[in-house]
Amino acid sequence: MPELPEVETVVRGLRDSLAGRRIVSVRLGKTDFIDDPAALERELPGLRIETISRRGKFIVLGLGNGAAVGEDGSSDSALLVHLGMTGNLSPRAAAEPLLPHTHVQLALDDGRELRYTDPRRFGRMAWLPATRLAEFGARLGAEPLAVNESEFAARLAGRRAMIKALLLDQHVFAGLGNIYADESLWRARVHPRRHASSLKPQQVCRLWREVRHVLQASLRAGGSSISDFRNADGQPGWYQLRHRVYQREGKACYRCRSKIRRVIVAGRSSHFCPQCQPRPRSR
DNA sequence: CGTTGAACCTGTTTGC
DNA sequence: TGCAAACAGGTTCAAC
Repeated sequence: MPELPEVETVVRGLRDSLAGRRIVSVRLGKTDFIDDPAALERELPGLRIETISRRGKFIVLGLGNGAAVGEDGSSDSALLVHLGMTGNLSPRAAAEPLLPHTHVQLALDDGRELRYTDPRRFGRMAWLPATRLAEFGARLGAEPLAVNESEFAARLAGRRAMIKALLLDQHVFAGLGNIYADESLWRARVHPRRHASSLKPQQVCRLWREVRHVLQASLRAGGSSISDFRNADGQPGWYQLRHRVYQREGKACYRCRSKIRRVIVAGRSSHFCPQCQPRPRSR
């Protein structure tokens, strides 16, 4: 579920209600998706949530002791939350009954709890001290909405891998996932199996524009809700109503009425129009 | 480097 | 109806 637009939607929803709140206590259920569960229990109580931001598909809760806040806005430490496929992070009244698969409860100083639920537990959670924060950011690729055209092209230059694989690779661009990769490629008329190095500069430029277009349009829609994505307020997004190829196998292309096809590329279902997105010459 | 397949989990949908 | 297979927004690792 959660790619850049969904994660950003969650972050924006959390920002107002969470900023300035202090974590009072930590309660953990299943912990196999947490890097170091003991560190959460040891470090989080007493810390204040100072910032709520996003890096790639990670939610970053910037934490501090509330006393001496760094002037530069940097935090003493951070709690990273990756929603995986089915993760959900939202504040609830402490009295509210727990939803199934609730694995983390962070009690806040205003009587609420920040709860993390995740049926499949493909998500991740980790507490990082400031010293490890920089390396975390450095390991991730560029923010697709922050790169300009030439930076975008530079990231693909000299890469012989299939374009779909590179769009999904979080070390290249951080935040794109299966939905928005397919939607961007359809808009740019590029076949998912095209090798990046075979794309003409004009096609790379087009792809850069369409990636931005799709992400921004989805952001305005509050993301895509395929089955279970909900923002921090429990509301679904509606960008799924705008999908042009994703999960539209066998249906008519919005441009040329050809039947949308689905193939596996980079191990993931990939939807494309065989007419609008001609397959590469050979391999 | 690049590609594939499996693994990690649970839930829902599809097909025989 | 019932059961098995396929599939799902993600990442990581081993093997070739």
